[in-house]
Amino acid sequence: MIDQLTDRQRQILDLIQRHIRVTGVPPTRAEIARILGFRSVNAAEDHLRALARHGVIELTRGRSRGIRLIADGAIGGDANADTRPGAAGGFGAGADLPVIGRVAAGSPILAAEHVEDRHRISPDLFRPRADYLLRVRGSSMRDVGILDGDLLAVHASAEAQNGQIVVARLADEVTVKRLRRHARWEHRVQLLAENPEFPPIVVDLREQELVIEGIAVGVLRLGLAAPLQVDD
Amino acid sequence: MIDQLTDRQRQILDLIQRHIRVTGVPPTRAEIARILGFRSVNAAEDHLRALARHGVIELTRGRSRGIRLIADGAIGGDANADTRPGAAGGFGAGADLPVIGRVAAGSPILAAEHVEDRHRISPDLFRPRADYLLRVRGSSMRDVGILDGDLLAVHASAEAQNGQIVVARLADEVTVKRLRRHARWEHRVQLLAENPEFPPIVVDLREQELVIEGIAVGVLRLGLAAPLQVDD
DNA sequence: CCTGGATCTGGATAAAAATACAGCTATCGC
DNA sequence: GCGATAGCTGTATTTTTATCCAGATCCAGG
Repeated sequence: MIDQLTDRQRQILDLIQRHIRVTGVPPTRAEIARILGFRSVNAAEDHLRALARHGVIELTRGRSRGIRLIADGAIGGDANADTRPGAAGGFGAGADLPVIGRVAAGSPILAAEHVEDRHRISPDLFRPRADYLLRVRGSSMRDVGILDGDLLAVHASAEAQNGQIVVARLADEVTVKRLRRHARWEHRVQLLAENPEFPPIVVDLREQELVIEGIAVGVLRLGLAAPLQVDD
Repeated sequence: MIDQLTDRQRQILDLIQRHIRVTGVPPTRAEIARILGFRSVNAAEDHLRALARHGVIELTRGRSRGIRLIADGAIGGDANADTRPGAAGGFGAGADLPVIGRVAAGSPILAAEHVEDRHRISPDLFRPRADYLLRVRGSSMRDVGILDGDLLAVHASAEAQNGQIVVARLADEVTVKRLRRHARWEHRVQLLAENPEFPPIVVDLREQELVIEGIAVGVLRLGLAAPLQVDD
């Protein structure tokens, strides 16, 4: 691809790359012409057309500075040291996330026997990064649009802030609730459902163990068009 | 630095980052205004000045799209990140999906100016395959867990079955509703909201043009943990 | 020799874009 | 209440920018 460019074209391409790096925006035709000493902006236009024909850049008609580099190989840049948990297959096209179904009492959420599926979704779609998808049971979070059967994207973390929706383990039951803390409550937190049919759960941390398994970072609902519910 | 921005300013900053990721160039004042629904480009200008004052962006006087992000760390988007063109052709295996925002009257949904972002999600995660993600406006489908700001995965198709949730264009407005047809109704269909506050819409096909743009195949909700809503 | 591509000049024009100016309405601290 | 600030509307003007047209050179290949 790049190797069938002429020297001059390669030079233009290089100029575009540098211009983006230095100024933050791609160059205009006039800027290319000025930098290279062309007396006509059309020279730059011709070169851009040629580069686009060769597929190394993409031009957006009518848009000022509408030049985009087509990354052909490695893109130098951000180093996101990513601790992917069980990255089974795909590399390069984005990792996949395990779908966690019914969680048995006493065993860790990410135990292999809880993984009922995998979906190809980039963990980095969510912020903070999602570590797994938890299949939601019940309608206690109905009023914030988390329905039975939905997949809840969860960031595994024992830390959660007041008001966040968390995946918590209470008396060996895994539930999704909104966490409510208060400065005045010494040893107490609340787990609130988002559905008036479910009363708040008050937890006295001296009496019961509450483990925050993670915080909810997103929702994914599949099968909207083809209702193949696995109700039981 | 970033933490002393107002919500609105943070939103503008986020928009700039996404615009660079999606189009390869920073947005113009007019583009910012259009995306956020401002009726005056000056609103965008004011916001940019404010962001520059706070040191999170740098403006180059006189240069079109002369906005540069001051890398302070965090908040995703590296300027010239990798973004495949993902052009209007074949979708590969691990392609990304365009996020469609505000759809202007009269123009096709998949027009380039409606694309506000791209997300790396496999279209084949959904069945039938998703062709784009539509950002939902309003709460008319609240009771089936489709909330304001959600991303609706849509399969582009003019065919829809009775009872399916569709993306429809009625009087040049794009809406998401449940489609209700009946054998007895000759020239009539209903578009039902899933929220008692919204009355059913009865469409007489001899009087009004109803275009089915696609059927809903899934829901994606991001930012559950960090509420940076794009409401306006 | 002739064609076609690469590389330019020079000129013209419509659209896009930045930027200034004059307001208006909230909200917030004092 | 008062003034500052955020967050807008609306209008106008000047630059910038993309894009088209009509050429001119040079060079490689058939």
